[in-house]
Amino acid sequence: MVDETEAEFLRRYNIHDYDLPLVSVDLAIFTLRDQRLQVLLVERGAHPHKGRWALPGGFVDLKQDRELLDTARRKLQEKTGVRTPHLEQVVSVGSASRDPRGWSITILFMALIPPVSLQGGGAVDDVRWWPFADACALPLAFDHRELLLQARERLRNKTAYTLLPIHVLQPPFTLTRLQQAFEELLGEPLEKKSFRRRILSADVLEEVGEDLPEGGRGRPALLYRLRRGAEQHVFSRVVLADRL
Amino acid sequence: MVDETEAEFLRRYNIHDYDLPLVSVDLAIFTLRDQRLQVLLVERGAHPHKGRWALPGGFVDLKQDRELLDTARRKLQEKTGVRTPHLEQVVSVGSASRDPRGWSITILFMALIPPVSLQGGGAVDDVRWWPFADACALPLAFDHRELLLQARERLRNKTAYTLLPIHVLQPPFTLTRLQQAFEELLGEPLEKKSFRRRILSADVLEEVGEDLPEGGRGRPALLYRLRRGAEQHVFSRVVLADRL
DNA sequence: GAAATAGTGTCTTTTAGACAGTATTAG
DNA sequence: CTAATACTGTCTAAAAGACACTATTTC
Repeated sequence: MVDETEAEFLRRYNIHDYDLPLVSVDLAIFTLRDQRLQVLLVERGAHPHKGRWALPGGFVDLKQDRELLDTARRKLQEKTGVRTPHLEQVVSVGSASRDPRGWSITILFMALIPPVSLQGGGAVDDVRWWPFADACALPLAFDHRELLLQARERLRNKTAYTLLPIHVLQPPFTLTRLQQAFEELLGEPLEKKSFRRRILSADVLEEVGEDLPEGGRGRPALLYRLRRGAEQHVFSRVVLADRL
Repeated sequence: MVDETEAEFLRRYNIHDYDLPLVSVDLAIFTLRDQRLQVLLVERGAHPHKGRWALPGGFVDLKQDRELLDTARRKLQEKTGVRTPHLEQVVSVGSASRDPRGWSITILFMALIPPVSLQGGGAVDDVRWWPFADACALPLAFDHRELLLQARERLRNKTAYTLLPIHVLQPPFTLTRLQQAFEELLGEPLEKKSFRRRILSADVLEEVGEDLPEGGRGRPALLYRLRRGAEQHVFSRVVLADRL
């Protein structure tokens, strides 16, 4: 054993000799519907916490998933049908107490998608969009309320210095719509002129025509979409620096 | 089974019925020694990748650790003896291929500590500080080179809008020392006046006397330490906005 | 005095905040 | 015309960049 090779070591190695934590991936999937931030929840059809609303998620499938992001993408597509969203890792939380089945870890992801209607295809689980505040007021499963709040926090923070809110809109969009999305995700109103100057001078949007406003009344607005490669744009100053 | 209670479900539930990934916690422990960013590595004394240098880390101990942060704190104290460092989660990485023992996940933490000499107490493993660039040039175990680079990236980013570099200094320190720490972690020189204005006007430091410079020659410098509660200070503007 | 290090004065540049103004549409 | 919505002009304020300047020490 002293001079054992790595191959010999691996032949002897049995993963079942060790106590391992449970590992799941959970998703906070956000969108903007009716001008409000909404989050996708599923009603659990199985124990534990059967009947409670929870973030969509599940265990890593060691056969099917090659990496963590695959698990997240798979779950997102199962629930929403969306394939190319904004999807980013938020944090991992693990403790002996968060799941009654034992020591458990979850890797939390956050997804931003344009509003889609849900194809009720889900087997046992009931799935629906909840306005963010309503979701927080529910008695969520596990520690999903804290997870949801952490994702919300990340969303607010990054809204202050990136273009994240663009991903909850269906392009093309007007600058007014975009500003409303930023305001809803920040939870604060923004100055119109400052907002437009900031976005336009960053040169991250492409003009793609114009359109009358919703009500049919008023001056037509220019339509935009995100310029290719501009997803990663980072502003060097934060908006609303004193109010956040 | 249809109307099984949660208690009944949990009685039947056996964690060993499922395939679970391996879960480890790894640490990128940074400090500043001889004005250079250095990182702590251990030479692996066991398979796999025996003999290679690696980030310190290990498996979550389901008996001993109540949460992920406990595992990170335990590993940090084992290697450095440091108890109250800056310690933050960076990212989790998981895939089927990153560890020859099987599907494996690591939760990467980053620690910043003042320079300490290592009590060679480590059992089999050899432990030492490496200048960052040298560490990157080594053939590290597993995907630890990528992990190290991700931690470095986080460190550089946060140096541009927080006080992170303060944690690699032994207080009290002069503003010149602090600026050198910022510069080393950013990899870029900073303007003296801008730096001092930024730090002093944020009101995050406490004056605690003064001292002659290292060489004994030159005007004495004021000494500072971090004001209580100021660890979390966030600047609303990023430094070197155009060069990063 | 010179050399070395600490610290300041002040002008410019960038970009956000405020807010009143003009432009273009439907009816 | 009015109402509604889109968009602009322009002043102020805050903070970073640049860089020359002064201050205090040892020798």
